[in-house]
Amino acid sequence: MEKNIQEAENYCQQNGLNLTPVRRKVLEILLEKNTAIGAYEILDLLRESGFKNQPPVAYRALDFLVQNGFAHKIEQLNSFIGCMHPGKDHSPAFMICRNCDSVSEEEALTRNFSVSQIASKAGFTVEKAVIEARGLCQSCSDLA
Amino acid sequence: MEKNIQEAENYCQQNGLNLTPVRRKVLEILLEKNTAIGAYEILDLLRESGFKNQPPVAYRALDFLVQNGFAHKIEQLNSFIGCMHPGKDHSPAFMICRNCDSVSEEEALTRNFSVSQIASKAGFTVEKAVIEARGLCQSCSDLA
DNA sequence: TTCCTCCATGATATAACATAACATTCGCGC
DNA sequence: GCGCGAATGTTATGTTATATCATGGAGGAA
Ligand SMILES: [Zn+2]
Ligand SMILES: [Zn+2]
Ligand SMILES: [Zn+2]
Ligand SMILES: [Zn+2]
Repeated sequence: MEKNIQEAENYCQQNGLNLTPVRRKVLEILLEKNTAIGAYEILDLLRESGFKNQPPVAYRALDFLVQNGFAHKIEQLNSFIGCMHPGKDHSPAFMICRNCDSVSEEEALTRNFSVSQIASKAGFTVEKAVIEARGLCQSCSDLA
Repeated sequence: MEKNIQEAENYCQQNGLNLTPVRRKVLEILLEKNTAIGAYEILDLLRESGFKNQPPVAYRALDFLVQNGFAHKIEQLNSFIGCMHPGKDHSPAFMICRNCDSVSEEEALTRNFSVSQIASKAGFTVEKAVIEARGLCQSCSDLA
């Protein structure tokens, strides 16, 4: 965990990014759990640590972390989870347990994979899968 | 479209479900577009048609439709889209165009597939993919 | 009929999630 | 010192979703 933070520091230094105290703190918060955390819960934890606690504080830090590959948003939960693939344009698959709320990130290599494969490798039983791709449809591609 | 509604009526009748006026109207609204629609936009359209327009009106109807396979929620957009696989426990994959906002539903047979396969079959260029599975993790399965 | 239960809807309020907009601060190169 | 850009401070508001209790109406049992 402390090692992860250190890696994040290094990555930022090497890439002209600024892991400011509040951003670092949010990253620590996210890495401390294996469950997803909502922005307002993060805000509470920030306040406890003496940071300001207006919503933009959390959302700005989260934007930074998500942008730079230190965190992901879990759309189904409106929550966030730590990651450690900085800068990587990866397409992860998340396994969200309905019983213990744990969220595990599995790598979906090169966007070519099957959910069931990934899940079974992780020992996860899928009850419902959300797959949403963003991009360009046929006709919009043709126009370009 | 009118045919879809008719099928929905039939399915409901055969399964003891009640496609009430407001539920039917919401389904019509969803089926009229090939883009996802937010609950509050639906609410506006309901009001224009003389229905009540407090949030629970839309959310209740949407819950019914989603529960019974007449609609899906698009998590990335906090919006809803019509479907016509009533009762089917299917695992669809959605292709969301960032340019024209169209959303197309592709069938992901038996939860065993690859996003890139589905996308290319549909002529869709994937820029980002969200894959979130809900279910039971290894340890929670073991306890059961 | 009367009463009961279930389902759907009505109605009010509030919770939870997220962003807009503008002001301030601070470090850095000129 | 000055101008600039990045980050943060601050206030306000927008957007999405749910909790809760009240009302109504169809259908069955006694
Ligand atoms: Zn990741
Ligand atoms: Zn679990
Ligand atoms: Zn569907
Ligand atoms: Zn398009």
